[in-house]
Amino acid sequence: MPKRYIRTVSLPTLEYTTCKDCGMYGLCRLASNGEDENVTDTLVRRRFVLRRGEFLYRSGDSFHDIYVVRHGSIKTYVFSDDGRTQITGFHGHGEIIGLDALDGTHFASEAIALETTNVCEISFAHFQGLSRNIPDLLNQMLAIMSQTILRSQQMMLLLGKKNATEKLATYLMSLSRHILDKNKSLHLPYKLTMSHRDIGNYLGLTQETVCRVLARFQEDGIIKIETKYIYFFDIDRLSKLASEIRTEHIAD
Amino acid sequence: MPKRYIRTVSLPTLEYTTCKDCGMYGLCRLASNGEDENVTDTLVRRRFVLRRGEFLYRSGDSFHDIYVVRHGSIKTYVFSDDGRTQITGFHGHGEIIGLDALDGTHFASEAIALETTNVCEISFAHFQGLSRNIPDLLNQMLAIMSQTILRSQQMMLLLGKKNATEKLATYLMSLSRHILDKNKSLHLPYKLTMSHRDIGNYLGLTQETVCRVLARFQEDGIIKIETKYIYFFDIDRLSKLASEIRTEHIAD
DNA sequence: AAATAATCTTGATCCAGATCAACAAAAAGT
DNA sequence: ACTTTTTGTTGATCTGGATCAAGATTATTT
Repeated sequence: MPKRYIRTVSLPTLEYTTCKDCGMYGLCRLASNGEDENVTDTLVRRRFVLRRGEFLYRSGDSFHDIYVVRHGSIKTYVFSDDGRTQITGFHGHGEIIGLDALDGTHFASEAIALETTNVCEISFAHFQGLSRNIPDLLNQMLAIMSQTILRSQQMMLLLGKKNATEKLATYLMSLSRHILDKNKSLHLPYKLTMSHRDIGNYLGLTQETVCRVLARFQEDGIIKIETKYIYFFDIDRLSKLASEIRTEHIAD
Repeated sequence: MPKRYIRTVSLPTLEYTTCKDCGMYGLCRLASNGEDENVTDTLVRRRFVLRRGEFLYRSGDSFHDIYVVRHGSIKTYVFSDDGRTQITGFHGHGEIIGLDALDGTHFASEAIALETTNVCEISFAHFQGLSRNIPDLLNQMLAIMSQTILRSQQMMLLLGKKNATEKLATYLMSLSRHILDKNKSLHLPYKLTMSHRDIGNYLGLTQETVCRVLARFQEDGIIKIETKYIYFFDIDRLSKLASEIRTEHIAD
């Protein structure tokens, strides 16, 4: 993958994208004080487009902004000393990126576009300025960050305790939930913008294992994969394979 | 371990504990508006003691407060569907617990004392009330949560990419850093309040592997373990074995 | 359209760490 | 002090998924 580092500034190309199901929608609406629903430019000062392989930010970049994926997809990852990487997330429509940097001055992680991606940029300083008048902005941000912590705990459980089948099933379940959240149908094919290698890196597996497990899911009629597109056939079976997190406690 | 669920309310037994190196010190001082350094009761409304095996909160408990370990240690963990657990952290002096719940009404994780432990309780509602007058409280909380996210990303890297030796070395390095942060000497023995099984659970290993790797570290003169106490002999070697996270980017 | 590069797939082999087992040492309870 | 339970230790064996390898697709560049 060519590692260009060009940020293409552009007019917002709205496409079919809506703000309604964005993770920042609550914040954007608060900031714009109940103005127009879709154009929430009080909080978001700039939008731009990244092409596949372009970085949103790199490790060591100074931190000024957080970002929201408007359309497309972004992967984020961290490094070990010896250059190994761990992908920490794939981020689609409405997901917020950069929350791991706002205690410091520089990014320790990286974010790169997996396809042509439209991003909302939110100046953190501007956000803080707005929050002087609208204290609830900060409260909502706390809630968003709390959710992020919760999700990364679930990821630790996946990485520490689940086997290859459970890992892949869990991952596909999270994809399917994301599709339903966007009010799209699970009967339509869904594009996997990340490679098997990326999925493996994210889940603590090799690309070979990812390939084999997905092949087995296909044989079992749970999914179907055609080149980069996945069809979900049997969500119930997938859910059973995933050993998802339960929220209520069951006594010993 | 007996799973008592009794919260022993008590007068603060201060011991040698100081607030100076607490993760909430900045917040407590902000809240108390630069009053007395050690007694920061504006933010903290209540302190209490847990004995070994007592829960700070359980999965499903309704969320009202966040907590800070004043003295002692607490482990936190999450569940999978089928009852497996993943320990998400061991928390000592000055560490904040409960940040994964403040977007919802109930805890999804659990926290249990590993030894007799003194805890500061902070009502989240009270915190939000105070933050109306002191907006910087929320900003500092954002920073703390951002650090938590960063650390859990590093944990994902450990679980996803490191082998048993690197995992243990990384864990011991984080212990040693914690000791130095408290201005204690690495030449003194340090009490490991958690079992090998717990360490293994946290790192994605079995207790047998933990035992074997620690035995090897001991043979190599890197550490020494006497019952529950660990001596650090060779931090440099430990650091090399750990493959720690680097912060600045190295070009491909 | 052809050349090149990246990604996917499948099979064969290997090994780090899990599992199983059995005993030792501590800790907790009586 | 003695019993019971929990935790730690060490060895033998097993196995899920890694690694190695090599060809097949698909994507990208020229």
